[in-house]
Amino acid sequence: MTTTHRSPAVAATDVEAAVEALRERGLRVSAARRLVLEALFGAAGPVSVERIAEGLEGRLPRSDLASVYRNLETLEEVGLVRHVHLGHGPGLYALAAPEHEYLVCESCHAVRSVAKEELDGIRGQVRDRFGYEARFTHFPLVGLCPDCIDESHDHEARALAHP
Amino acid sequence: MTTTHRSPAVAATDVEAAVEALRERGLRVSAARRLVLEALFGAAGPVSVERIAEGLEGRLPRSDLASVYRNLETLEEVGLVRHVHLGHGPGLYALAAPEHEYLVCESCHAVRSVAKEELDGIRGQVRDRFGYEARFTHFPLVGLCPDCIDESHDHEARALAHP
DNA sequence: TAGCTTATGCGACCGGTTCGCACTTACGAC
DNA sequence: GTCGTAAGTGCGAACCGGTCGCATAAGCTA
Repeated sequence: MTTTHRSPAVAATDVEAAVEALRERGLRVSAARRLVLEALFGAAGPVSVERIAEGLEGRLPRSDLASVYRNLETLEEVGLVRHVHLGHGPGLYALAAPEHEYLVCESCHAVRSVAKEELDGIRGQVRDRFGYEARFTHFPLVGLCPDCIDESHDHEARALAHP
Repeated sequence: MTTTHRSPAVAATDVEAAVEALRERGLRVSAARRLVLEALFGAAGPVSVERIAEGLEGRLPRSDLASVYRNLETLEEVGLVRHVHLGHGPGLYALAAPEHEYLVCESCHAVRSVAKEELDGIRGQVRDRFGYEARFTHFPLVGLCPDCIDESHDHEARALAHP
């Protein structure tokens, strides 16, 4: 997962559109490559390489792990695919468009996916304060989710009650 | 680097203070453990396990990798140490107090370390919009730093000039 | 300083990812 | 259609960060 060249996201509405984008760039459309695309279109949100190689738990034919990695890499170069690091654990892959950003809870590890615009206010504040253009597409915004905040308050309360 | 139990940060101003904190908890102060502390106090900012094991490029005696991992783990349990994931690459370790938060550039990978309060405004906005309590201590806030923003503008300009 | 117990250091191992290489196959030319 | 060729595949080995098991060494307490 060496970060390869970043390309602008390519919007493909289905596998055939994605295949077309590949051909336009002179890339071949092999069975294995198609399978990766089918897995990505068939999955709801980011998927692990493992899950792609296993054909989404058997819904699709399984494929070779190394080939899946290589295909994801080229699909990423093309701009059809993007990978995310949602905390520890393996990297996950998703279609590049529509572009989502991610919030991850440090405690329960729940992932919340939000549209880019929803974070524009925060992005603006980061820009004003630090001059950085914040991106939560590749690495998420990490914190405690509302549920885990509540829970930690509960614990504090209990600790005070039974010291 | 399985996230172990989170303890409140323990402020130790030097190796001896840290050693004292260990003894208070009934932990032994072995040569190897001391060495890890010396490396952490001797380094400016977060260090890799590799660098600790190699005694900061030979300035200190080298130690066994597995022992360094185990010691960092126990030091983290005690609250003297914290680890950070600044992008791809191995996890890094630093003294837990003073607590810093991190901004990392997605393009040039430069790390900027800031005091917690500097991010309180942004934390407030994240809380208001999403109910999350943002933390940039363990995973950083990722984006494009000012330099890389400028550079990308330069590229755009050049692309327009020579299309 | 003896004894108990914690920590060490070594090698094996593990999960995620990449590499090398001989074999196959998609695709353009004919 | 078939052929030639470069691109892509699939397999195994290697790699890297990190962990584990276990016999040995060394802190600490009495």
